[in-house]
Amino acid sequence: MVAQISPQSADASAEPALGLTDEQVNRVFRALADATRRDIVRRTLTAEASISELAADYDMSFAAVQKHVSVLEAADLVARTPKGRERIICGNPETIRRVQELLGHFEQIWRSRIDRLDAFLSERPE
Amino acid sequence: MVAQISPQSADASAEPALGLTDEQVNRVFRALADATRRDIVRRTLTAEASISELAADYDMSFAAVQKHVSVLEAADLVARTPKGRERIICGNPETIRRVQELLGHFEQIWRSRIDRLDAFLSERPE
DNA sequence: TTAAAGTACAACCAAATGGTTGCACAAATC
DNA sequence: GATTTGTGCAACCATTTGGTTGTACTTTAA
Repeated sequence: MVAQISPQSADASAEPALGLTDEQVNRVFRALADATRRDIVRRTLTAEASISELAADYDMSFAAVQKHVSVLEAADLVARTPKGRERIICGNPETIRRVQELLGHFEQIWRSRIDRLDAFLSERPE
Repeated sequence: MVAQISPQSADASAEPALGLTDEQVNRVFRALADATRRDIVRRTLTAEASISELAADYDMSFAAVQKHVSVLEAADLVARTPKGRERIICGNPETIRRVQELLGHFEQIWRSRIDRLDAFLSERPE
């Protein structure tokens, strides 16, 4: 067994991928793995809202929603800006775009495999 | 506080989104929130491999890798097919594509907001 | 100036996660 | 037939997660 520090693609140590740290990518996917949090992202992408406005629509405590927002903020999927006594939450489309792009790379990896297979097959017509 | 059964977009109960259940989406994002698992997806998207082949490259027990594969399989990011005494793992590009598409919807939501804002601004030139 | 609204944060808890070891079993090899 | 190889699975453990309640602080409103 080869002890492998970084389980990432074998090229480099801590790869930036698309400017996103390995840990950042973890945080983003983790944050998106919850329906309430996805809903918050959707809502705050459409129109900014305060935490209590958000909390009013979910069947859980204010503190719980507050925690969800914190998770989203840590993942940079959402920004929290003070405005008087409330905190305005608004979604960050840039992070969404980056993750989408990252998944695009996966598809590309797969596609290149198919291309290699095609090339191999066309080399030997029968 | 309005008790809300589904925290999803307010339109329907259990929305199919892109054919993916809410729980399925949870599973997929959760599965992708781990560098080792992302690496396994990449590898098996490039070329299929047995579990022990995979396990040889990570600094953890066979059972741990086995568990990671199970998580990926439950998320339909990977398929496990028996072949003799070994299980061949290969990545599923279709699920990747679906999640990518789902994120595309998020971007679209944001874009439509900007469009509405633009329309609003052009209505009142000053 | 008091009260209410909005937030922050700590303490606590049950359940899930991510790892381990150990054992059982089927398939390939000697 | 005996052994090794590849797998599945259970039991266990530490840590994280996702929720709760309670308390305190700041800003707005009465």
